[in-house]
Amino acid sequence: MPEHPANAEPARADRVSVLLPLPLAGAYDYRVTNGLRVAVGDFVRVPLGRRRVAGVVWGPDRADVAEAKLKPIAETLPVPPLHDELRRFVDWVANYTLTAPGAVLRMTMSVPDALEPPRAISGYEIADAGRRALNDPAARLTPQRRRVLELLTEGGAATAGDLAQRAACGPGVVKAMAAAGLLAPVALPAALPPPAPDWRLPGPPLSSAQEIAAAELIGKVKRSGFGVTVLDGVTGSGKTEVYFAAIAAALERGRQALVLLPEIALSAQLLKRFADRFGAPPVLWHSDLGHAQRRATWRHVADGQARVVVGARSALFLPFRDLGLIVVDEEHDASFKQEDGVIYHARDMAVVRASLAQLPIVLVSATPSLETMINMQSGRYARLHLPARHGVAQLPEIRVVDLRKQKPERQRFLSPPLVQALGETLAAGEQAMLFLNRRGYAPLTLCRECGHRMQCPNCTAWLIEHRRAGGLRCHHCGYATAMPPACPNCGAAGSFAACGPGVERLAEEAAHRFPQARIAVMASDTLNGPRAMAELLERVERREVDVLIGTQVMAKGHHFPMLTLVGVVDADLGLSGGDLRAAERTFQLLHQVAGRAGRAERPGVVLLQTYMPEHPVMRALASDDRDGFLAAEAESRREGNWPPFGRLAALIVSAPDADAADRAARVIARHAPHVEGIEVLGPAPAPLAMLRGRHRRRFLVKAQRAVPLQSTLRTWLDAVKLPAAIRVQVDVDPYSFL
DNA sequence: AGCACGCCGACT
DNA sequence: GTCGGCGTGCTC
Repeated sequence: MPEHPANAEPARADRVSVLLPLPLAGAYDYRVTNGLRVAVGDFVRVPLGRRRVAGVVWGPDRADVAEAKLKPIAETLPVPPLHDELRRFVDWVANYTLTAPGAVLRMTMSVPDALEPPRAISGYEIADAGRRALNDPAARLTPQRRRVLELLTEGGAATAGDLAQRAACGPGVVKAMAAAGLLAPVALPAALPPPAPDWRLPGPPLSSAQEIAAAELIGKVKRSGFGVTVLDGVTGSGKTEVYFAAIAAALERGRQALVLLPEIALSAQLLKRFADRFGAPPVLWHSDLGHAQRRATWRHVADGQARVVVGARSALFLPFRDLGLIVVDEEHDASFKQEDGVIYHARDMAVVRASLAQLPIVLVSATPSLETMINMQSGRYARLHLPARHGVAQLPEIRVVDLRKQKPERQRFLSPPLVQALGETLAAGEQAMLFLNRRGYAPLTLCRECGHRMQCPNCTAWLIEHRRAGGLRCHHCGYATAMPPACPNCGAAGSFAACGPGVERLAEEAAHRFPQARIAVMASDTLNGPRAMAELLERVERREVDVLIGTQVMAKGHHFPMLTLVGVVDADLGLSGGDLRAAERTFQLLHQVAGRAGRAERPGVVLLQTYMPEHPVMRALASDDRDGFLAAEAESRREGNWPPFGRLAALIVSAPDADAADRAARVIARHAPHVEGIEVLGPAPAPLAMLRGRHRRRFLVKAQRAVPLQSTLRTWLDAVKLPAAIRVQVDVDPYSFL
């Protein structure tokens, strides 16, 4: 029996409302024909227009549509019903983000196939004739046929494809054997359940601080009410083992656990540690799972056989049968914010889900977000602090390099102190890392004759030169073109100049400086998926790479014992632009990058190249004063009533042409609310005034905490009639200011 | 999200 | 003369 009864009240009325995974305004009513048993939360298939669509019984009928219009529910689907907790979560998220509830439900129903009854996969087992043939020399079996039969005497049954692969023969061999009666067709059970992690296995010995923190979390899991706990500790302080202990406690109680990670890239090392700790890997959930994998995982989450799910933000909407714990690792990471479709912040929504389901949730970070910091200080979130372990280096020494005084050579980007440090590191046989958050060769290409800048035809953005892949690319829309032979503006040939560095150009400079060094580049576009990433990391670990040059994909939790120098090539890069969180984010990112140096007994050094050595971010990094930095940051936000003290929403109005966008923005502006405590800024061209061929205008809505922001926005936008070509996106709690 | 209905260009 | 482009509108 599950701890939570699936659903309390069965709806036995002859009309119910059904929510469909479509961006409709709300649930639709359907008739329940006699004989059909339907309860709230059940997955059903219903007619819609001339299609049939799967949806979820959402509650009693809304009775806002004529009886004659109602169609009957076609069937119920053989899937565990959606819990009350998850239905309320879907409604809550829809209401908060101002999106259609069906659009939110779609994230839960992201694997339509999983709702179909599991197909029995047909396979083969050994037939009596086959068994006789194995022992009968007169049967004169070919080696292939013998291998197939031998496989089946051990393994029971398998699919034709699987057999052919394992016996190293063609699929025709298996078919022919079946036709000859040596094999008998048999129905195989669908996907095998994932192996269960064993909570009884002893974990590694914990430090006393870890022990205390783990005991605290275990207590919360056992009591099983809502509560947010922040696990705050530097890299290497053992946060992971502490939340593993909480996961073990959830497993012991027979409940499931969910670990949210910013990017699955981070998981390679985490998965290994998990498997070492629990004797089985966790179940993975991320965007590039294969179809069959996805389907199987969804079902195993729903039926409770997937015990621990490690996933990216979308895993938050999975239909767990009995969730007992949520962990959000790297809670400060900006990639938890989903920026298209339903716009939501997975960390914040995870807290909401935990609250609705009455679960403990753990937020984990070495550099907690300001939001989380403030919630800790106000006592809403409990804090567990892990000091650095003895013998483990804390942050390495961080030196600021003032680029105004220590200029790199013309057309170069490494300052003399960084070049010198690189030389010393290489001479000592140690490894170095150069961090630059810019893909490609050069961020800007301009014509030396006329000054023309190569720009994306679809976006307000420069085209980035990529030498490795060749040509110019837009990093916003994916537009790609060959480097033109002559300037499209003045026709001058060979007049292009590359301006500024990308990681490819840095690699060129490093190779020029240190011709004997083995250099590797690591950026999202130089790696083909997680495999390539793991391979490169292994090469670095085996010390086949001397200098690793990369973007932020390189910043996350990889331990390289021989890495003793980190050079941050442009520490100022994230600070420009009007982003509210620019300073906070830059601090978090650079802190994380700096943490890559000197992880073992060797001390590490970090050089930060900057034009702003007095900037609070640089000072805080150099003096390792995280809390002082956050306190100052909090003060300036409090003064301006910016988040997390005030609230913010962005409206992005977009249209295929600029005039239409302007007209629509003016119409929306005319209806702007005049409400005490709400300030509407704009319209103004959005920071990316054109994106993927659409012209964008932006409003910022700044509200005091107590003001009902969502209902104000809803009233406002409902009052505006706009042509169909106009799109209005609402981003509540915007993080990106693009 | 689909899928139809509905008005303007190049083909069997 | 039709086939078909995708703009707009509806689906209980």
